Amino acid sequence: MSIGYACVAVAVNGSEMKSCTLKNANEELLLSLIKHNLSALESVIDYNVVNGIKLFRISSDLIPFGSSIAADMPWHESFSGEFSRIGQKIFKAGMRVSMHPGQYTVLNSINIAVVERAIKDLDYHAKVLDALGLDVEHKMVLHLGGAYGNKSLAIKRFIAHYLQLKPAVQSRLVIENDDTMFNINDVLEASVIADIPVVFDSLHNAVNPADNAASELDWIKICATTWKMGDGLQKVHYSQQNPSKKTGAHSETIEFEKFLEFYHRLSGRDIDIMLEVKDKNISALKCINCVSNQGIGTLEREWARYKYSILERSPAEYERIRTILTDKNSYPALVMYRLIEDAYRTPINKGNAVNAAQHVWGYFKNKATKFEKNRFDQLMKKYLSDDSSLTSLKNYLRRIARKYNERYLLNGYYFYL
DNA sequence: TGACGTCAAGATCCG
DNA sequence: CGGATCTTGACGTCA
Repeated sequence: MSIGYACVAVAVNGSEMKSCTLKNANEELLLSLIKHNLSALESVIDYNVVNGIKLFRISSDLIPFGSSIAADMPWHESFSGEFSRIGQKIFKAGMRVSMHPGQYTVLNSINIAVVERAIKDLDYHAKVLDALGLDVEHKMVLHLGGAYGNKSLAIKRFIAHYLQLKPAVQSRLVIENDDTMFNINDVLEASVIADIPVVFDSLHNAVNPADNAASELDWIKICATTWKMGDGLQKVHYSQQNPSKKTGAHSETIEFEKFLEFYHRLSGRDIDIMLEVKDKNISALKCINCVSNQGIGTLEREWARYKYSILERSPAEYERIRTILTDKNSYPALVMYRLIEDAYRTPINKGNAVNAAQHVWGYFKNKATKFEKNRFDQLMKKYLSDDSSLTSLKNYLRRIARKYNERYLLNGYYFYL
């Protein structure tokens, strides 16, 4: 059982992908972007290894225009060294990666040109996983596509087009229920005919349930039968509804108590759980730390990343977390995350924000130049008199943290949450 | 024709 | 000039 996150790592240095617009794209620029993105991917993989995260979705942005203008470029050979080094790190760590072409990759379209592009896109995604030298347990997740007014015909067309895919693509492809069209029962229908493993998505199922109402666990049990030898562990997607956004929108963070209810309902089934959530790796670590004892040291390291972000919201909870972590023989993960989640529900007030910013400034007090000191004082004054935002103040602190390479701050969540 | 989702690039505004 | 804050891009379907 592994818990993981998708595509982007929050507060991980050097992990940002780069891209360009189609009109600016040329071979030279694309090659430099790919080089950068592979280095960004490696940073994320390194971060995952260090932090014990064993499930990760690689962003489709790795190769900009990978299924169109870069499709025929020899990036696979040009960067074979980088690919195999990263692939080795993934393999050695026992990490499982995946890719997920988005909602615009429509294999069952009634438009042949769209289908051809979808096939090229799937080729591209498989080529990345192949280049990393990873076996077919490292999957690509796809939705069935559009309904075009007739779902059962749409499913038939999906299967017909699936059968045209290369074996190397077919063997990696798994299918997922979506939030508007194809519910889990529809996806299983396609799965049974074409023998494709099914990823059960919990939020999509809640938002777009099948007619024959089965429980979440029932669907997960049925989906389990679609994962065959060589496919690796069954995978599910788990996310929570963002209460202030429209139906199906992912939450900012995973509320661990709701997650634990879901997790315990699985009653020990060996399933990989991909979280889909805005705060990405932060929620993944939270869930990992809550389902089993990772040692007090892991909680301390995580607390070190949270602390100024919590201080900014609630000095009271900041103190309480410090206190509960003093007992080195305990593992107070649930209490700590309860307090953290409570703090994030507290709106930021000016007094606390200023207090936290001053704590952060403390790292530079003695090394900052006169000019930097003045600038900080000026931004602080302006924030206090409502002439400038907290974001400006924090962005400035981040710039200074980068200049002096203050790793402790740069690896923390203060600048990001 | 716009909304949907995503996230960085690109454009524009401001001091 | 540099930073902050919008707007656009690239994809396909559906109302």
